[in-house]
Formats: sequence, structure tokens, C-alpha cells
Amino acid sequence: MNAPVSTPISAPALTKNQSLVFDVLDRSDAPMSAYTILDRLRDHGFRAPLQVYRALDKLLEFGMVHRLESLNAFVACAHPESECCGKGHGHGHGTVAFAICESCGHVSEFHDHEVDHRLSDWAKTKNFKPAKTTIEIRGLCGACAA
Amino acid sequence: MNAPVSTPISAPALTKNQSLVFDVLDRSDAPMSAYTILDRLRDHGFRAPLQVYRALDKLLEFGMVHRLESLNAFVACAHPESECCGKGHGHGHGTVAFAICESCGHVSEFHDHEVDHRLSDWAKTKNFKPAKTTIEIRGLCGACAA
DNA sequence: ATCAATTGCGTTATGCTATAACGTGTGTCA
DNA sequence: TGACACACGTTATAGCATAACGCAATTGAT
Repeated sequence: MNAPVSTPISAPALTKNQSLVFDVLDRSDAPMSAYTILDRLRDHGFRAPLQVYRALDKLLEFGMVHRLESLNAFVACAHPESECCGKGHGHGHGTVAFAICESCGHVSEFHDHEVDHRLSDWAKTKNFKPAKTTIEIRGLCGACAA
Repeated sequence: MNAPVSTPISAPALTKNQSLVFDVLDRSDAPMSAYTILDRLRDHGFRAPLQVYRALDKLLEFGMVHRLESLNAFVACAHPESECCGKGHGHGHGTVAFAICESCGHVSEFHDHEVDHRLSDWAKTKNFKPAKTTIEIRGLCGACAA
């Protein structure tokens, strides 16, 4: 009884743990650490960090969740659900960037082809093969800077 | 006897601990975690993580060291020593990007004005005030990909 | 000179983030 | 039906980072 169960909307059918973790992230308006997620899910039977990390690994693989490296935290992908970050198949077609407000915690996800292009140009000339690119801007959002 | 001592070449005179930490990083050809630095410096009297973290905080502030967020590790700034990343005064004039080889650990530091420009344009239109920007490309360097 | 403020330092303890290693149950399919 | 893959649960441990205390030295204003 541990196999993936079809879910109403999401792309690859998620297992119970995966849905629980995703829902918590999706409902949050700020990034969450694995341990915070764990605490939110104690009532649903979660007892250990690995339960969270294993679900997160899959969700990251599916492109449904992003990891914010500068925060050691996770957010649900902001793109509605179409052509996000290279869902099922492989490499994806673009790198996502994040603007993280250090005051309210809000995160904006965006994409810029030109930035992508410049970075992969650099890689080409250096013969570097990119696997994953991280772009994170920390600062103050419009509301908090005012 | 804990005050900064003039050092041969570096910019703001470093204290003993700061020089020790910087030298270890500068001699390394791969990023090092704070705890690895600590181990390298046991023979020089280092006993606790805080001794390393406090030195790193200052070196980061001076712009002599960078933190790699996706690795939880640190590298000496690659720019020779002139007009690096906004040394003493303040904001610096540019964001530095890193290409990190996941095979050999080598890190290339570079800078791209156009990328900078695109990102700060985005920030302007969103009224976001950037404080610090992280750009890290993980993959395989030319030598390792061959 | 001297006192207050600042900064660096050392130590102990603690907290947060992440993974290793083990075993169980279940669905797939040759 | 037996090998395999995968999700899961649990315990233990590894790795990264900071809080809170107190002392020593330097600076600089009075």
C-alpha cells in the first residue's frame, strides 16, 4: 500500500508522503526548512527527517519544488504547472532565479533567457558542462523596502 | 596582543587567526568547509569552530573570501588583489559567479556585466533592493568532462 | 592618565541540516 | 514465484553553524 496514488492535479502521481510534503510547501508563502516541514507533519505520522528528505528528493526531481541554497530551505515551484523547469524528461530548458526578501521571507521566482544565455556562453567557451545552476538574489522586496 | 598585525601583502591588516584561515584557503585548490579549515589549523592552536567562523566572517566582509552556498564551503577570492568585489568600502560593483566542478572540485570565479545588468534590471522593475546575489553553476569542468 | 567602548579571542554548550545503514512491505513482470 | 525496484519507517550519526559567557588588548575621548 505504498505505491503512488493518483492525485487530482499534479503531474507524476505522488505518493502519500510526497503529497503531504508538497501541500505543506505549496500552502506556505515563505520557504520552509526540512525540519519545519517535519514539524508541520507530525500529526500526519511523520517522525523522522528522512521521511521529509526522501519526499523532497523526489519533488525536486519532478521539478515541483526548488531548493534555495542560500537558505537551506525549500519552496514549491511558482510556475502554475505547465512547462515549468523541465518536468519529467530531463535537463529542462531554463534556469530559474529567485529574489528572496530578507525581511518578510517572500520569494519571487523568475526566469531570464538572456542571463541563461550569457552563462551557458561562458560555459561553452570554458568547455564547462553545467548540470545545475543556482541564482539567488537576497535583499528587500518592494513592500519591505518602502 | 590580539590586535591586527600588518601583513606583507593583504589589504586590511589581518589578525593572526584571519591570516591563518586565509592562507589555508588561498593555498587550497578546492573549496573548504569551516570544519576542514579547523582541522588544518589544529596545530596552530585552533580548537573550536567559532575561531574559524569568526575569521571567515571578517574575510567575507573584506571581500577576500567567498562563500559557496551550494556547498556550504569557502574559497579565497580569485581576483589577484585589485578592484575585486568591492573591497573595503561598500556594495562593490559587481556580482561574482562560480563554476564548480563536481568531479575535481575546482572552482572558477568569473564576472559578467550583462548578467549583472539583467538581474538588477529585473530588481528595478520589481522594486526589489538586492543586497547580495549568488550565482553558482555546478557541473563538470573541461578536464573532467573529457 | 583613565575610563568607556570596541574588537578579537577562547571555551562550552547547543541547535540546525543532512545522510548512513538497517530492515519491512508492496507492486511489477519476466 | 522469484528477482527487482521502490517507497517506507527507525535509529544512529555526521556535518554545518551559532548562543552565551568571560577575558585581554586597543582605541580614543575626556
